Amino acid sequence: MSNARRSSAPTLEDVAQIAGVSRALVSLVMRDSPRVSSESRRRVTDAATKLGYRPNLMARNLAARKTMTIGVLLNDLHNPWFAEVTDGIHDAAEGHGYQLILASGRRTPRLESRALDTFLASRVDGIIVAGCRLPAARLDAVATEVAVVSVGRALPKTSVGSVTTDDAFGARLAVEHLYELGHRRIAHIDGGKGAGASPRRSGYLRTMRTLGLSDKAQVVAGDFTEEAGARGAERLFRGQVLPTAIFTANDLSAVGAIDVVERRGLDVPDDISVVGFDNTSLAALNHIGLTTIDQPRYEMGAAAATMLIDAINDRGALSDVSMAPSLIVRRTTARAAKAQQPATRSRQRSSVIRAAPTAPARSPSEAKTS
Amino acid sequence: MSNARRSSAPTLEDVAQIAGVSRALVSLVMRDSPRVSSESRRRVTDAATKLGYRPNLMARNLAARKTMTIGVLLNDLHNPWFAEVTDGIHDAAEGHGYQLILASGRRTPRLESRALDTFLASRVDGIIVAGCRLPAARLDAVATEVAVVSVGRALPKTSVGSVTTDDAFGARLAVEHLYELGHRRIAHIDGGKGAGASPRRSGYLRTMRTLGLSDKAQVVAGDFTEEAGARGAERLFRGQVLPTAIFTANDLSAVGAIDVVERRGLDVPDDISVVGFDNTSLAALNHIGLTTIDQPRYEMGAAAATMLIDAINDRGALSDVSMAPSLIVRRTTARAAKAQQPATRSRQRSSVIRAAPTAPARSPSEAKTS
DNA sequence: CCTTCTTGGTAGAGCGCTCCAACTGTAGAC
DNA sequence: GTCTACAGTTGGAGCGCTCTACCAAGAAGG
Repeated sequence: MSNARRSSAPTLEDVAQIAGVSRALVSLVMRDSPRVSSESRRRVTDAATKLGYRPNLMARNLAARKTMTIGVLLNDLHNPWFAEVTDGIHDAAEGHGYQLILASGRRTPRLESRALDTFLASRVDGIIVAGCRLPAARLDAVATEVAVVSVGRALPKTSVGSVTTDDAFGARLAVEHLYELGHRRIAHIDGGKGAGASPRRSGYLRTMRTLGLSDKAQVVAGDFTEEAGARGAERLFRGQVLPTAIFTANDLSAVGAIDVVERRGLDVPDDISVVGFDNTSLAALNHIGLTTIDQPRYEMGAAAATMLIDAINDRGALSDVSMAPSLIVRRTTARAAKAQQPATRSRQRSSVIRAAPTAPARSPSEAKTS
Repeated sequence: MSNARRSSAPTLEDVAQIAGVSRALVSLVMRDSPRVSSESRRRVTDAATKLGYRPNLMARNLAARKTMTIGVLLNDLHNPWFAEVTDGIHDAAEGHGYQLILASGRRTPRLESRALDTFLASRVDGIIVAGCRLPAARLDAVATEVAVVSVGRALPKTSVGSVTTDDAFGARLAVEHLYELGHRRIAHIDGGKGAGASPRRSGYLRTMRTLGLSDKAQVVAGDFTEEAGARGAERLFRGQVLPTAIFTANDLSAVGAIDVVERRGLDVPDDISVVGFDNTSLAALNHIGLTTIDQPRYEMGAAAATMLIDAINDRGALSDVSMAPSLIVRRTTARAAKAQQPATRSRQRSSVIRAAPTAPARSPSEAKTS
């Protein structure tokens, strides 16, 4: 681990000197200006590589009065949801010549807020906040200084643009899928105060009503965790009549619920069908094979970046966009059993062989990273 | 989404003017210098808040010739392993007054390389690469310009410092755990060319030898994916004698292997025990309850950051640190069955009630984020 | 009374780049 | 041969800050 670090990096000046040209010319070459003769270009690039010259971004951005970077605030690195959104942002930004600087809020408002301050101090050209929990007023204040787009959370009555999933529609897809399989008693384990929980719940309730199943609707409280999914299922088991299907607010809760159902000696999906929400990598595991609702995360990120960049360049205004989720059928849903309340038996869901899961409309992110 | 964005941010000069002091004094106040009278301090802060002044980081860093930021290159945002490492880096850096700027390599060497270039162009004070797959020579070249620490991968014969887990020791913990449970025929599904795969494999082989089980050692090829785990297990089933335990190179492979074992009508852990590696959130899911080897990810990140910052401030040299993993016992391991090759039966692992999993030496990261 | 500190403050020279106005030289138009 | 056009190049004025002197004025010391 020797320390042979260079004392001070070479500058434009140094390059200009050994190339025998002016500083301005070197600057033009570094920025690929067409108004440079090939002869000078060669001399400059030769000098630059010889010195190991690397333009100083701070100086460049300071002088140019723009940074060509957009700050991305991720609420929680632990949640893969953000990774896919970031992929979408990344690709869209890159296509327009913008760089990303990422920051993690670590689910802590204080850190989220500080990250925004850093972005502003760094004079980023725009900001995308993903899953940000900060008060709308705070975000709106930031939006007076620089363009801001929120993904995963709508911010009506602010200057912040947004890209979200139509959670209510996703819930409808889930319920209708179960309905078509013959289920009528469909329960919902919700996500409490989490982002998107409320529209998913109301989407569920509305769809049940539309299908004439209002009397069979049943919502139990949860909070997006595995544990909450398990608790919710336990509560359902304590009722007089067991539902034949459970729609949970997210995948993690679904896994918790499945666990309880199987511990109780019932089979998923033969006795009880389960539908999750989010289509996380968890859902795709063979061992789990969860039927779920997919959000177009990659597209959401890309749309957010595109909207932001358009706004930065005065090519469009910020707006509120809602994207359609889709149903991914795997192995946790099946036709409702003819006989209700089946006898306790024990079979392994994972040993049931089914047709390959249909996966409509895969996102570019998945296609690319597969 | 109105566009009421400020045209141009206020500068030091503006603040100085309305506070009636010099630019230098404002600069001192902004940096909390003690050599300022409380009267002037008040006037300056008043003027600053009135104008909504926010120091320009680029200008500051350019003038100060240091940035107090460290660049963190994450190989893959999709993998939660990086999130915990980042948490450790974050906390350690914050304690020393350093800021983080994150970049995602998206498993693509080209992007990783570009991110490093951006860090260098931004003149970060130091760089941490996590799970970076770039050639050692490339990283060593970067290390001539700025201090670099690698986490998760050792880079001997370079100027890059490193913090890694003792993978061989982890493998030994896994094998010894199985040995103590009475297992002798212990197979290993490896991780191919992935980072850490090779020491895990050799640790397995060495421990088997130490325990006098060389003749029973069996390694099948994998690559850290669920699918590879499943394929590996299939191959084991094709052998004449089935192992009573499988140690896989990571958790994902373990899940794939468990899936196959259960499809074959055998029970985990009653017929075959399985141990994973990494202790990802996947392993902790109740539905899975995987016995695995935990890496002190948070501490690794913190150690990397501390080492880096010490090096930046000439308070220490970069070195290669290896940290000890630990065994997390959950529900996929059990005493080896007396009778070998049990009859095919079908029972649900998740319905077997066991004692609460022992979880030795939890890391701060988990304690905090639980 | 003058010298020496100390405290609080300031002027001005950069940091490494971009951008603009202006300049040079050569080619084509008339 | 002069005029215009234009490609190629340049000097210099910033961008918004920090930092190194250095200065003024009052306190302390002789």
